[in-house]
Amino acid sequence: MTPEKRFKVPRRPPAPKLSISDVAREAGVSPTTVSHVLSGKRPVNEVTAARVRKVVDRVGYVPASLARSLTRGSTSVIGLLVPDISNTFFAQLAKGVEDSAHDLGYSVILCNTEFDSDREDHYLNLIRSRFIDAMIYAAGSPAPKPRLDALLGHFPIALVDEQVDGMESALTAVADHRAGGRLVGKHLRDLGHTKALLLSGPQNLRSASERSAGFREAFSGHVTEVAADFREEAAHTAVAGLLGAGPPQFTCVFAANDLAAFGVIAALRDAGYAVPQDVSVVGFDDIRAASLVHPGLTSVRQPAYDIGRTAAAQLLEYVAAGEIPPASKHILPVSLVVRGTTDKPRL
Amino acid sequence: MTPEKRFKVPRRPPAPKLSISDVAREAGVSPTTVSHVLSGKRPVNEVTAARVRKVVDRVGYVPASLARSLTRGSTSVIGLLVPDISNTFFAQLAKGVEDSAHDLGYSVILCNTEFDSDREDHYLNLIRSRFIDAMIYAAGSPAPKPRLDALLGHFPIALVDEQVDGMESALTAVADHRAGGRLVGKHLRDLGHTKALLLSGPQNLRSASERSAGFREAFSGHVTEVAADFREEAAHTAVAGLLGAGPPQFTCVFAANDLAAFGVIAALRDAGYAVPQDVSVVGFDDIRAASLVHPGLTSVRQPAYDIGRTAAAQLLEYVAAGEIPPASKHILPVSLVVRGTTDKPRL
DNA sequence: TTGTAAGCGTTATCAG
DNA sequence: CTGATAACGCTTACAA
Repeated sequence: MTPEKRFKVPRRPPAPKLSISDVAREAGVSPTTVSHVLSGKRPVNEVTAARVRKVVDRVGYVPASLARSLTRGSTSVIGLLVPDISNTFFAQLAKGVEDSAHDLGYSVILCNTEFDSDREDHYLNLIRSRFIDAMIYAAGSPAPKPRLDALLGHFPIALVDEQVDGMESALTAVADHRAGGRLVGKHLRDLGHTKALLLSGPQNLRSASERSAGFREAFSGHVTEVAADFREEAAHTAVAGLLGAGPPQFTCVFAANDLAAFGVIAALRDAGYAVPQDVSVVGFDDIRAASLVHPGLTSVRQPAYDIGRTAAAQLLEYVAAGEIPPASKHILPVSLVVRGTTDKPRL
Repeated sequence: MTPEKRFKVPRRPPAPKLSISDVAREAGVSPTTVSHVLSGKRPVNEVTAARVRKVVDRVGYVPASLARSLTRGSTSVIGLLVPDISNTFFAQLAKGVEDSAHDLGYSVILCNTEFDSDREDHYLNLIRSRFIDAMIYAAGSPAPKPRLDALLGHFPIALVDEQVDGMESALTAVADHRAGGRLVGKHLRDLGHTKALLLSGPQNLRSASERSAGFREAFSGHVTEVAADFREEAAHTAVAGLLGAGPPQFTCVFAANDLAAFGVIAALRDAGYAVPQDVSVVGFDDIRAASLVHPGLTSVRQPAYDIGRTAAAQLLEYVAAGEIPPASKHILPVSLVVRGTTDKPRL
């Protein structure tokens, strides 16, 4: 819209850094009084207070949070450690954490580890350097974490998403994977299926084994179990192998997660089977693609945001009180989203 | 595997907080010497140094970064401000930022704004409180930001993803949206298409208007342009409307982004048209769903990770040197990912 | 109601 | 090669 480039506006010189004493001098009071006007921790004469506030506004004074933290002994910063922030699940979880933290006056340091233990150690050192007040830890695997374990009784930590062996005494927030498995089992059973393929995920992950267990609890028919991992290709390969051996011995598939489910669907399509007419397919996670494909993928929605939000809210409650959180386990509800990939078995 | 729950291991009492003077006393030297052994900023007798290091290791001393920051006047923390971290694009961008920052010894504070200006102000105050050394700012809209603008000459800021009106003098890293549009235009033209529907995104976004402009540059045929936004439903509605008015006046569609493209595909399917046989469809972003659907969605991949990584690397170079970054614009390359939704027009 | 002074844990300056 | 001392900017006894 502008016909020509505006001339470069000369910038004001960088505002000189102001300290509490500058404000005090300007207002004709002591730094103590300024501090108290700002914090409200002791009564100040209304007239004096007004004068101080006026100066504060005029010069645009903002207390240096570092100095404050140094005296208080805490920073109002928490760490959020995740294996991969670009993974939608962790990104949603991060949003939940950030929301809670922001509401309670905390900032969040993002610690992305890529499953690299050096990097993880680096971030755990933020604790030792007293730069953070608490840590939310998404392990990504149940492998014991000695470094973390050593902190457990001394430092506020919340475990999210995946439980860690030997750390049962931590504040924990996880999805109800078992209930999710049950929902799927019941849904398929109710549709009339009696022969299922259970494409289970990495069984060292408690989340994955819980899903499988829940499914078996609720699905009363015959279950063929094949282990795979969470990747599309692995699922594709596994199912292609089964189909190559002859007509399928199942009318429905519960895949370890949505990605695997997409691999299953592709394998079925490649082999000439229609979904859901010939085979019903269910995933887990309810990633966005589940609702974008046609037919939509029936899946179990994980409360990633709620996990983050709950964990942070719980954890910070204790932090604010100066306590180490006691053992507690928050199991958040999941829900089944029924879409087009599941239907009655063909007679 | 364990037959019964292990007995609760009694936790060691919380390690008493150690200061540099504790270490100094223990090692029989002055705090100054300990500081120098650790920083290497001045030569220390090798014997003394060894003794100090031994004490440091034994008691597990880690310097308090707050106190250090207070004297240095900088924190080695940067802010990353995004409208929505649960959006895959910003999550990938965040990963790039975190990677760069980590490599260069910085930590990242996650500032999620939800487009809320109070929240944005809150995070911009981290700057005023001298808690962060620099800021990476993903605006999400080109609306002028007075608060931000005032900082531009004084404080290291990088603008990413979307340019902001009036802030041309900032360090900027964006995707080459125009080239992306051109790639799409050329691809469809090369396939033989001569009548296109351009479903353009919010035209106040420079990214969206650049995509449209690039497309028009490269696609030589007739273009019908309809404005929509980035949501699936809006695209669905817009295309459904056009199709309801009679047979389509186009053989291909360039949607504002992948989400819109999915809306387009659904609308075409609902109206009985096949993709790509009757109409070719192209999106923008290359979200994961693009590769999961069948047929796969042809799309333009945005280098979200690289944008974050580049912006952070550039910005921190100046921060480390104690300088304000000069105006510079980094335009990162995009690429066309051809999948199943594009084909020759039917004769 | 207000102020003085000590202290938080470092690092930089200046002496020795 | 090493150490005392004064900052950094705030909070909080303790005093008045």
